[in-house]
Amino acid sequence: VHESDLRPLFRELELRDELSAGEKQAIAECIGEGALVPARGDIVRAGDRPDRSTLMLSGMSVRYNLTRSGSRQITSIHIAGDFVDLHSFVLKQMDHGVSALSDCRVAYVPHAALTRITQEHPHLARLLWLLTLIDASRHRQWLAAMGALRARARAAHLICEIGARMGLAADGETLKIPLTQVELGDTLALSSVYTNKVLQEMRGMRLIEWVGDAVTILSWDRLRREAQFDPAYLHMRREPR
Amino acid sequence: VHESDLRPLFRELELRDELSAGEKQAIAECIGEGALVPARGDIVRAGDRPDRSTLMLSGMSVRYNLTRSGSRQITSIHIAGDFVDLHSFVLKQMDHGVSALSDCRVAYVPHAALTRITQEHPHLARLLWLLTLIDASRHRQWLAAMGALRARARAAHLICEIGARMGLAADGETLKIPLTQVELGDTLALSSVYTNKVLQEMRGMRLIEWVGDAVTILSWDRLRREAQFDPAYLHMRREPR
DNA sequence: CGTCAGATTGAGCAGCTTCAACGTATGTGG
DNA sequence: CCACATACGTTGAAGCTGCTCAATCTGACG
Repeated sequence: VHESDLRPLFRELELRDELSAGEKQAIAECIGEGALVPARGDIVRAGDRPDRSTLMLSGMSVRYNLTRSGSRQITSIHIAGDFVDLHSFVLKQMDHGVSALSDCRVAYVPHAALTRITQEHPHLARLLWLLTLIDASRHRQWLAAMGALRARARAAHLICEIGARMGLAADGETLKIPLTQVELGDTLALSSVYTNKVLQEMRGMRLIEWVGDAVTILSWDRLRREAQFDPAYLHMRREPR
Repeated sequence: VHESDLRPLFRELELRDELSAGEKQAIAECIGEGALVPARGDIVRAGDRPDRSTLMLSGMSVRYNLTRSGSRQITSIHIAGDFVDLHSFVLKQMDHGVSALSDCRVAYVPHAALTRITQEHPHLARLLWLLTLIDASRHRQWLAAMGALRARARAAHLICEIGARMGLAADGETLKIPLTQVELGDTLALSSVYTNKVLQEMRGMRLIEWVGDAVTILSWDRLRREAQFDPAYLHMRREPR
């Protein structure tokens, strides 16, 4: 694990508060071994009791809950800089799984190291807490989107969120979203058939292009309006926490 | 605010980990003034930047996200012992509102006192973190329920969750859920008309009775099966955190 | 007694699902 | 090099789930 691999995490944190050199140092010292997870591979499984948390260094992964009837609901999408299972530090037992969408590089942070942070770096501990609180805020927003928005608007909302988190802003830019239509359906709570129909509509409206894993936003303005997207829930505001 | 008012919070925490006498003391010292919020009153509003968090002492309240189009999605239901906005301590700005369903007694905990806890009581700080992580876990479960379950099963799931959190287990027991059918619809993402139809069905199946705010579970067994309810996501397990 | 919030009912329709089939690219073993 | 398998995307048709609109009912309360 190289120093520069921590840049996405530092960026996530520095979008929300200042980070002292000592705190960066403390984070760097926490990072344990790294690993490669191939596309479609498991990162953690529901029921696991990990003794470390997993930081995404590159690639994309999803959190999902399975139901007894076999359906899968994706509850979160993770990019570089995200801890996928920071909550296992306190919850102990995973109540859901995480799997890689693309080839992912990850780094493991032993829970023992996190305990030390909560003891010696209260402010940094609050920033880790913050990361999990933003997860929860995103969950609430997804719930609201599920309840209030029709299929196309939900799809637009998801793309807006991913774009906003990756820092995209200009029309015509392309981002990689390695979701199949089945997986997109599992995220939006739609059948794959209807997901396909929705994507066709969005193409027809010249909102987006989506070829393979390359998604091009043709008009942020219209996409945001379609999704009623307001990024406040991402809490990307630098202030003392 | 009387000592005994803290019992629901202590119960919540002691369901999940041991709490030392010193930690209980530290919590008690945090509690600031109390207040009464009448039914239908606001507890916090979206956009607020509170300098304290609100602990429910009695009554029931809901968290909700509003959308631009005017619809309301209830994302969480709170009972005695819940912090309704503990996350505002770290998030600073509320991204949603909380309002009282019934008359509620609440107590305020200044954020300054919480800062002291994160500095002086790392274990207690982790337990507060835990409470917010369980919120997130419930959000994920609701997302999964929204995606996978039909209306009646979602309603059953909600009742199971509230019953489980209140410690109910025996058939024929009655709990108070002061939700109107409109509010229940805002929770389950259903129209009030269809919510009514679903309740009638559940009455017809002899799963529940629901008169005013009095909900009687006639058969936990069938209700749980209907909802595919598995309480693991509530993390009610006592272990070192 | 009138008013109002909440519950209930019916009818018609839209959004989304399921099933089933087919298309297309990529990879694999013979 | 071809035959085949596999994963993903696309299309059409039929039907269910839940929505909207609109009216009526009920009980509580001033």
